[in-house]
Amino acid sequence: MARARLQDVADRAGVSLATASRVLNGSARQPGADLVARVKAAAADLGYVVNAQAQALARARSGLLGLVVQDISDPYFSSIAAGAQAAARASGRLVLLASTGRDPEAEREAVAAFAAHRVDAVVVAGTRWSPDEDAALAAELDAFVAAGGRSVIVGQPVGDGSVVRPPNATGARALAEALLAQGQRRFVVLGGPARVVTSRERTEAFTAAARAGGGDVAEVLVTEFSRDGGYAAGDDVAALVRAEPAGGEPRTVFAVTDVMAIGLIARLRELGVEVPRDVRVAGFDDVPTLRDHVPALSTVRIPLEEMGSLAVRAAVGDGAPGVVTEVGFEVRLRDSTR
Amino acid sequence: MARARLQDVADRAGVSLATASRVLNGSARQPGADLVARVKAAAADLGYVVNAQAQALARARSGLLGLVVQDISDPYFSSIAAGAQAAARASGRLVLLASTGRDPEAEREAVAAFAAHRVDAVVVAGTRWSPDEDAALAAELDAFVAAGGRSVIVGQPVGDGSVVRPPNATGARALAEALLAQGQRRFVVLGGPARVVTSRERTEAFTAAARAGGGDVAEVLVTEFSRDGGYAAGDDVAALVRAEPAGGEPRTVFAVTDVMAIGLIARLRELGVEVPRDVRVAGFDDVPTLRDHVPALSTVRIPLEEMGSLAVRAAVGDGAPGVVTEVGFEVRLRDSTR
DNA sequence: CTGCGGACGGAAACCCCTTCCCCGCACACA
DNA sequence: TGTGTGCGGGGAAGGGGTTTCCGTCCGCAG
Repeated sequence: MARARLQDVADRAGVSLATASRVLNGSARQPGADLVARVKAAAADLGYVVNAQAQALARARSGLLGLVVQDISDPYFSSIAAGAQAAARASGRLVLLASTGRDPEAEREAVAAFAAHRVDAVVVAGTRWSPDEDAALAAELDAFVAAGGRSVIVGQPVGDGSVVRPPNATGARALAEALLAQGQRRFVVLGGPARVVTSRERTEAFTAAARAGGGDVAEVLVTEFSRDGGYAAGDDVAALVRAEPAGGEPRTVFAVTDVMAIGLIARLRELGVEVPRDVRVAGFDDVPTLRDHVPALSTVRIPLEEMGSLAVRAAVGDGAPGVVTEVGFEVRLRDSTR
Repeated sequence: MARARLQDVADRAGVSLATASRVLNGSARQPGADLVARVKAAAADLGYVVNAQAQALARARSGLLGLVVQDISDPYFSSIAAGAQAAARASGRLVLLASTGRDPEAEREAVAAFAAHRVDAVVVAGTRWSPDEDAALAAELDAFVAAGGRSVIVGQPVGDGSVVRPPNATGARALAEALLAQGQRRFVVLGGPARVVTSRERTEAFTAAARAGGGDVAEVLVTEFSRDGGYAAGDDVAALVRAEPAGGEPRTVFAVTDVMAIGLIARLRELGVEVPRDVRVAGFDDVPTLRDHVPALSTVRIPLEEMGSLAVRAAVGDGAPGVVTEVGFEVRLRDSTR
């Protein structure tokens, strides 16, 4: 059964295409009540389903919103996506999702594909890389904006467009200060590769604040920016702990994300290093799925869903473009740094 | 800067629209090499970006795939989405995502919206509800299929179309048998409301297998189908445990999902009930994010990402529609039922 | 030299809507 | 009664591509 077209509906109702369109697809001009009834009946009879593609073409507005994330199965991004999706729905838009597997080139491709589909706006969530690696994405976004689209970044600015800024520096600083306030002085940072800007921001802010407060950051360990990276670093951390004189105050490891912290703790447990007795661990993000972890993880809560919805509202609302919004955060000290 | 149209490219290259189209958008007929070069150069000069909407209209094929999940921030669904997204990308399609918040009506709306956007196929993931609640979705899906679309369900069949079946019954049965083989006999099931079919399937299969193997299912507790539901049930489970004569063999609670199990354990811990010493707990799904939980959760691993990609391949491949594929599983006994 | 087939370009129909603009009509007012 | 105004309806021009079909030109064989 071929789909009915609007023309078919108009024919069956004995009205013109224009009238049928006005009745069915929310025009300012509403035809007379009898015509409205006839058209609606005809549409129902034929099982008419409007063709959003044709509508988009005619209206020059697709009702689509492109969302680029680095890994949709990562709770960080799936939370952002949940917020974005809800806000998009509230604005009557559908979400086109791309999950790039943390490949900068795939990010660029996703934006290009979205541009081809004439999305009303695109939201790109995730850490930036080196300027070199970001250049292509920036160019693609700028082209999209130049052609009349809107873009919003969740993370570090790239290209034009608004930015929803996770409180990486302020949050990491506050975490360091909170730990210092508890009397902790001996820190280690566990970060991702230097090209991962989110990791760098958190690392640097934490380190600076820790030192400024009289703390000591003995080492900055670099590993993969993932749970497995944290796990792999477990051996190094264990070695560090074992090199300590027994009975001293345990060190505190700041892992730049919760998932890295969780991987780290898992490995430490296997190696017989107990948290927080032998070493303390803190993370960042406070991802919901991990809140029941034992020991409860000290971390910085950031409003992931809200970041997603903020980004979408900035993208589809009528606010000025080019705005940078840094969201709030909350330091959560729990058992893992007790 | 208004976007360049194909006509503009053609003009600049001094060729016809037809030729430009053939060069840029993968036609079977390729024009002569010189023309190809001219057209490509013109397109590059103008920053031409094809309009996928117009293409979809002309080709009657949108290159879009609709994915409906019940909650994208739930790791169960985000894993499925990751698999689906990857498979869609491999097939050159973009994913339209809808997260429905577990509202059957929102599921129906999502499918309707996807139909309007003329997606090539729609994948609906998540548990079914009562026949009444599913009826509207079924009708919407059938209409979509009748109009030439394809639909695939991840979960229990609804409407026509293929099905990727999670091994709820076989997995729950195997879990029961594995626990019986460890000598466990005294079970409690913690499920969601009866209308949640996934919960029902797992509950019934587990109960039947446990009893068939000489076990005793003392109670089937009903709570919300979520982490918080499991948490809330903690009080009941604790009461049950406390009513036991001390020193006996602990009971085993089968929570029908990992997230419910994790919530339950969290509450039990608060109440001073220790797992597995005082009560054992098993879950279902083996969601990746929770694999570092302590105590390590006994569960049934199901291939979530694979289910997503299978569904997409069934939806966009040329296989026959109406196929039911039950995926495999693996019982994982860990510390929580030791 | 003639005839024929194939390759190659382009004109134009078509995909399905939205919306501008014009027309006819009814009504109000002078 | 003539004219101005407003409203409702429809014709038709896009919106940006794809693809069918047709004409031309070329090479090759007879």
